Amino acid sequence: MLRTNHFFLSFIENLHEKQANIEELSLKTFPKGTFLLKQDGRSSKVFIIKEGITKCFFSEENGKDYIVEFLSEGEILGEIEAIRNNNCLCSVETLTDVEAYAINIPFFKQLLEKDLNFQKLLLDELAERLINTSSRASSQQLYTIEYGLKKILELQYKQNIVISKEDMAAYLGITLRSLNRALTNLK
Amino acid sequence: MLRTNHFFLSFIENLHEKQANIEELSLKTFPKGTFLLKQDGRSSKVFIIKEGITKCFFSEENGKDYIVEFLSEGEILGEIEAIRNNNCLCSVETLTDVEAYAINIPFFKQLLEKDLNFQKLLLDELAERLINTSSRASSQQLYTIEYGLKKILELQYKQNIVISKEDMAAYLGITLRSLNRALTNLK
DNA sequence: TTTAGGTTGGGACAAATGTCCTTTATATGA
DNA sequence: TCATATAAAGGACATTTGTCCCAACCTAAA
Repeated sequence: MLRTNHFFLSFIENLHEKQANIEELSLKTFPKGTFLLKQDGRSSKVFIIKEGITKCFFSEENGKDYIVEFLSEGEILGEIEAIRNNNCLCSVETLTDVEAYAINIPFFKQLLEKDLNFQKLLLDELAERLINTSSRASSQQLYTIEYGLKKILELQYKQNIVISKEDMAAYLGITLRSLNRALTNLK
Repeated sequence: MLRTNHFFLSFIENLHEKQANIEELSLKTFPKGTFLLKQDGRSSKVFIIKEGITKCFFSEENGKDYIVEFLSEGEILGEIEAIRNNNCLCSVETLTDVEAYAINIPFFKQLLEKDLNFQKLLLDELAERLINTSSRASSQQLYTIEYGLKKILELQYKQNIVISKEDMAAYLGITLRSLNRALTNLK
């Protein structure tokens, strides 16, 4: 739900210490509300989050949003676009101030070619995302709202974070009205 | 929707010609209705389909099924489980008679370590699956049934295949009754 | 031919969800 | 302080979807 990947984070921190060329790899800060990736736009960087929370979401043509994941420490962004040379699949917006490593795409591709360890990390990460995405799609389709709602409430409690009602609804793929109904039902 | 990957297929066909050890890699046939993977079960093989159609689906505890994808020529199965050493995430059942290459997991892992080309193919495949899975989750949540229904009808027409109503409903994450209603609405 | 099982199609009602709108809080800047 | 915008909560109604049925149809085995 709130995804993190500390293997990635320590990998990139190590690399950042050694790598002096800030054209290729640099640590940047982004205020809350920044779009790191814009759906259908062209991205020139791959990001790995050092600190903060982002949401990764689709904006559909009917004006509704669907949040795929909340990404936090150590999560990678824009890797799919880099691998497949595509425009951005969805948008990624910062929900808090965010510090992230920005990696040039050619440098990212070099890493993939040369560093077996990095490849493995990435393969592992994509596999985990597939597991999350597909099992969530299944349970969202086949269960009532409350099932997913409980999970997102737990998350906020455990991690001590606050997600706006609108974002919660977008994560569940429902309207605000339905979210409110489900919330009163839980009490 | 009906996924194929001809790069994988020619890769594995090449390898199969060279590789004499049938313990590691062999071509097998499975009659319609065979479970190549069983949800929560342990798998000892990774498969690459040579011919035929399979469905990859979750069985939820409430008795409902959700079909993630229909996999056909060149698609790989069980790779996520092999990469992450997990039990099977979902089941894969053959919808027609199927011919598939069965790869021993240790041999699969060796391939991943040694063959840069294979790694790239797999990374590309996982990336594409993420694109499909997440964008489908989004549109299924945010649009009416008819949107997805039209696509699955097109598929059957173009590919000249027949999917049972039950499977169509499971793919759309709805009940048979709702599927029938949507079908009459389309006329 | 008959039977049994599976697939398909749809009626009737209940439950869930969306749409539209209003009201109440809670900020935040003028 | 006031005004204004924004988030949150929920009423009323329409629409969608699910549940529980039953009937028609087809196919394969007896």
